[in-house]
Amino acid sequence: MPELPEVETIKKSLARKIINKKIIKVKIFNKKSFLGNKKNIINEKIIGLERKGKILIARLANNYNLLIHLKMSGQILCFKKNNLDILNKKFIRLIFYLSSGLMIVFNDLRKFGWVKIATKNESKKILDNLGRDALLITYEELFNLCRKSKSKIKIFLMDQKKISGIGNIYACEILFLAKINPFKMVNQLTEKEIKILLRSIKTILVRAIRYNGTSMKSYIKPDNKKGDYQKHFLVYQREGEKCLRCKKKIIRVKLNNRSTFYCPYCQV
DNA sequence: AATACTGTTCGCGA
DNA sequence: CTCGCGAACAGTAT
Repeated sequence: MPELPEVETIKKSLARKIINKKIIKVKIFNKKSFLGNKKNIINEKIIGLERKGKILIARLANNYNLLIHLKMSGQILCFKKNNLDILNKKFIRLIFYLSSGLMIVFNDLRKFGWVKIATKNESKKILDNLGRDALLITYEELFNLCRKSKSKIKIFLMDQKKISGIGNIYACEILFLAKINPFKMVNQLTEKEIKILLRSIKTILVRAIRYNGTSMKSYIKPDNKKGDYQKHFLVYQREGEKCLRCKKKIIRVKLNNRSTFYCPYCQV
């Protein structure tokens, strides 16, 4: 599931393979997956790979960047040339061919994801529109955001304009660890709760990165292997099971139409 | 067979 | 500005 830990895992895996390589060819199988003019990236060298929130950013030697958003079902896979056999070819939307012979495949069942060719200026605009990356946010920043917001804490955590990188799974996990009810209004959090919330954000995300992210349906690493965080869920998808702290039942409810798992006894 | 559900976010109307 | 909802799409589970 491409939330921050999955995108971070992909970034780490890709970096050593694509940095200092040139893009020599791009094949587009689904037009809507590729935004921009491919002429602007052909024969350009990739000089850096970064991430903000859930967006992956490949910096090129010229005035362009490649921005990638995997949305629900996007995958990035690496293959040595002509070694595509193990892949279900049905959902390939784009293929990038690198000077090393490596093929970078953009796979996306639901077609929500995209790769965007953006000038440095356009990239900056897009990235500035996102809130501070969840791994980098400070206590002061979080405190100020909390005092300004009138929404429920889970919606707040998933609002990419406020903090970037947290999606449905990790919002549930973070709030369980912080013992905060997902429906609690953000402006009612005490300073102590905000401190615990911050610590929980970092703990959960770091732990998920350590397990290479969560593989439920479609997320997979560029080497075609799965992440393992789903084996360590604290609360997500544990409806009806015992709370790891108080042994009462975990429940599932809808919050803005998203499944929300929590313990109604110890998350107050 | 029909319906609910899925990791995301954008645009719309209130 | 914020909030909730439907849409973008395609599959699996019930």
